[in-house]
Amino acid sequence: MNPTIKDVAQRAGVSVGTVSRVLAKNKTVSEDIRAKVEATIEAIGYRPNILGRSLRLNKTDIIGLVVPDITNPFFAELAKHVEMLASAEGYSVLLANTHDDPEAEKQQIETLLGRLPAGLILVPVSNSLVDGLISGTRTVTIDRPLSGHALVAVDNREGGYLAADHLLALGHRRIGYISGPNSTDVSAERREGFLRRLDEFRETNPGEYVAPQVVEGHFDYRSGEELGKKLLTQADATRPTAIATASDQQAIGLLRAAGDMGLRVPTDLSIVGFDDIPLASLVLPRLTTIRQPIAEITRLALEGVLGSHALQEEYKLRPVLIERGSCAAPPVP
Amino acid sequence: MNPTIKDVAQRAGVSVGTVSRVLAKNKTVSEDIRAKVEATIEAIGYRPNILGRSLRLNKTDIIGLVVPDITNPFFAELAKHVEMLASAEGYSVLLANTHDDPEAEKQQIETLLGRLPAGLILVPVSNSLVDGLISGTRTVTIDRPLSGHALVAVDNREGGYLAADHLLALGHRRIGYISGPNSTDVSAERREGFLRRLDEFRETNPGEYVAPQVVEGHFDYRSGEELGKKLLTQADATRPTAIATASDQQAIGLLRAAGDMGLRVPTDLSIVGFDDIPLASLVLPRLTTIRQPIAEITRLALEGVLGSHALQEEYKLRPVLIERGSCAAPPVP
DNA sequence: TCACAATGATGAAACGTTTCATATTGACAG
DNA sequence: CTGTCAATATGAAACGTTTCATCATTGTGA
Repeated sequence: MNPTIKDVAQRAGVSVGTVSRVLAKNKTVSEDIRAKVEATIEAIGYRPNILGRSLRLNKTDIIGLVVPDITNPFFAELAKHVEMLASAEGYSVLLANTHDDPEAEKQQIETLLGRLPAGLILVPVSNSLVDGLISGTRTVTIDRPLSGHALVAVDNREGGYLAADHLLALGHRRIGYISGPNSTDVSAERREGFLRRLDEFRETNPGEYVAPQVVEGHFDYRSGEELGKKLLTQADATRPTAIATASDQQAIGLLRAAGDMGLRVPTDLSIVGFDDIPLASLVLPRLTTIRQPIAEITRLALEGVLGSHALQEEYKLRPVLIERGSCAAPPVP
Repeated sequence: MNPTIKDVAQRAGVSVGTVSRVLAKNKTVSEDIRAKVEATIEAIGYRPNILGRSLRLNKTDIIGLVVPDITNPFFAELAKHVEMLASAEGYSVLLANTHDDPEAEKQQIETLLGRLPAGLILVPVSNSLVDGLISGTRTVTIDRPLSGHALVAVDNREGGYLAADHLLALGHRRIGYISGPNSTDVSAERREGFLRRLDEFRETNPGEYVAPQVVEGHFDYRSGEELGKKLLTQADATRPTAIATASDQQAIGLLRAAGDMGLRVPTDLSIVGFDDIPLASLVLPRLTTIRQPIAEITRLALEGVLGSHALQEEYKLRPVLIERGSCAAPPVP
């Protein structure tokens, strides 16, 4: 069995309270006793039992991280950042996947809560089932809002707006949009920003406007590929010359679809993604995309969970357009 | 404050011991008391405090998962599977990244161990620092061995062998190999299997043999791209017509490099990857690769950690060649 | 009717901490 | 020499469980 604080006390000839006090650096202990205790701790290799401490203090140094799917590169990146910052502060990260299933999400959050985490970082799937479930645990929400908790997110409208703006500036008029699930706010907001820029354009250029073609699916590769096919199998005259997507994964799926159909990117088709996952700069052509400031998101989230004062209600961080090789002027007809 | 077992006992008019016994399903309690207790539990919304239980039992229902980098799609996939199986059994997963840094690995394992996990699933980076660190915690190692602990891994030699075999069968003779870091066994084994098949070929076909070109780097995209460039910037007569890699990430980087240099895959260059990450079937062309049976790996690992009897020393699972679109016969000169 | 076994409930101890009220010590002022 | 005060150490309680030795209450057979 591991040595306990009692063993240390006994061996050092002091009381357990005293040992506890030398462990808590900032308490007042005489120098010689502190030295002696530290020596015995070293000698018998004592490591405080975290369970005892947690029970006594009624809190742990664990941070719960709930994401829809760790396999999604964006969430993997998020998890990595969270884990890095958390472990630098002496916290550990408990990981849970919801698989976009509200029922599973509820379940996961409940068991996480049962472990009395110091805080919760949550990318919510649904509001209905989780609403009111969390109380007394510092929680910040990423990407999607949950009433009663701070939200840290990229400004999705702005992101969509930037994508549309870029495409219009290049001269595209027939523009497609591959959206995420309509049920999610993230998705709705990105699309909304995108469409808003087009509306603005219509107002200033009444003659040129062509209605965007919007299709809806999931955020994953496969959806991008399928919806891409759908969008692209049209006569040259109506087929979009540019498509914006709600995620890089969709964009990469779309890239594939375009390739399958013999369309060259960016010559025949311009594509702009969303997120800027690591892979975005490694596909062929490199993907022009809307970058989420993920380090900043993580920093804020952890501050909200661990920091001394609560976060403000909502942070909307500015996305930035990363120009790479997947966009060009539309082909001349 | 949350209700405790004491509150339940008091409200139900029984002792805490009794409540505890109804909580432990398999204990003997009279029917009426069980009903009454369960009713009050329901009524006041009691949820057992896991810390109290863990302290008493001196063990938790947490599984530690230590990977080099959760951002690597293979490990993300692994994490997802681990989390799924673990949570089905009522366990939670504590995630730690080592960033391929032995020092960080040691640190991470130590703090994880301090949390008294029920088990540890570990993809080790180094042996030296971690050796002997873990005792008394059920541990299984994935991918790379660690003395004293069970290992579950794909048969890397077999994998390398399969790749070489496939390429040879297609008629390739000038074959390149992009290896992972020489310091890792995984990498060494894959390369070894690959080279072994070539050696065999040389023995049976003495005239035809051309020495393979092997380069070494990391398992990531970037390395694949850089090493790919290095391998491909040669006169047509010596440039490999096929390259096998030690990871799909490398293969995808290589795909990019080839594209940048105007080489078409598979017409001008055949590529075979390793792992079969989700993305492998979504790049253009779809990647022919050596699949790791990741579900099986996870299943075994969890069995080793949670199961009733220890795992045997070492499991080497069979990889399988997944033929897709990145390989073809070599171009006729 | 009585002894005894079987069944089921109880109370207390224990897990390893932290903290708080109390005790001890020494120095110093009066 | 006594009383006070500061500084520091002690002991015990408390956190929420589980378990084990007891104890109480039945039912059974003679």
